[in-house]
Amino acid sequence: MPPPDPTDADLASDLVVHAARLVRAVRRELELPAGIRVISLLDEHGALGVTQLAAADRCSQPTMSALVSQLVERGWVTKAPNPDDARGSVVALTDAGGAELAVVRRRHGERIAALVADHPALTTEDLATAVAVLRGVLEKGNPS
Amino acid sequence: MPPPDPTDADLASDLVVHAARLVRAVRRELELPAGIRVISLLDEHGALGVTQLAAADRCSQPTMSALVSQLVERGWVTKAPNPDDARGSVVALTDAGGAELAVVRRRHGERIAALVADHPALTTEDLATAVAVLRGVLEKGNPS
DNA sequence: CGACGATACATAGCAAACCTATGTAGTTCC
DNA sequence: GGAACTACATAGGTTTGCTATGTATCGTCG
Repeated sequence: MPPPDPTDADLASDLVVHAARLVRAVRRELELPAGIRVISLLDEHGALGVTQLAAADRCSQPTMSALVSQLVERGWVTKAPNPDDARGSVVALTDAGGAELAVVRRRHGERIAALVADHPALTTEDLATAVAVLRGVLEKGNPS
Repeated sequence: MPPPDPTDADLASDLVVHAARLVRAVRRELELPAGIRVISLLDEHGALGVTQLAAADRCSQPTMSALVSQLVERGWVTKAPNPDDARGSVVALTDAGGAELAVVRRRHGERIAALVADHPALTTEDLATAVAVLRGVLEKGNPS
């Protein structure tokens, strides 16, 4: 008999390995700076504090601090003190940041979408499913 | 009216960002050494040369050289000269490497599969679809 | 057969992305 | 008003990965 159907566990580990491969492939050929994830978060959720951003991006707080600093320097986000809590900050997307996000999205979109379109067996719905799976896996343990 | 359906391009760029997020989340909480990708490749395709591995993993040849060296040190792969071509090598998985792969697979599988199972809207089929999408996107421009 | 270009790898040097540990200022709660 | 907690910054180090370049082998062609 042929090998048995892959279990969820098999699929899950393949998911991770292939995701890692994809990320590196994209970084090589299209560039995927870490800051994009942050900008993407701000675009999706609106202004947030550094710690909230770190939680949402699943990285450590110091990492997010550094990322935000870089983004501020580039003018893609602003960091203001939180008026309700002097410890905290409020990081917000600037117009320039939004524009940059649009540019990167388009670059990635064009390239990846072309590959998917090229693949007879892959539909837009499949792509949506893949994103939903990733999103679902990520949102766990991350009660926003 | 609500926002329009996301285009392929939107989905594709979300795919990349979320994949990056997933990879980092997994690296933080479960550990995902770079060598796993190589072992996984060898398990799937059998013994290969360094350059072939680099192409399959979508990384540079020097990166793969370094990865293979590490794996040899750990005893997870062997590197022998290619009898048909004195320039080349043949990298093969050892039993220990296969065992390690199984361990990591199980760790990842358990954790991720649990998250998916927890998610009412995600089925095993969805997971399979997600893997197929990633695989499809990756195999392009990489005629093995 | 000998030179020349291509191929397979290795080495060197460097940059990006992260993390842990720790310090500091502000908040909360008794 | 002091202890415990929270938000963020800084320091230092690791992993991952790339480009540039060198070396040995292969293939080919005159």
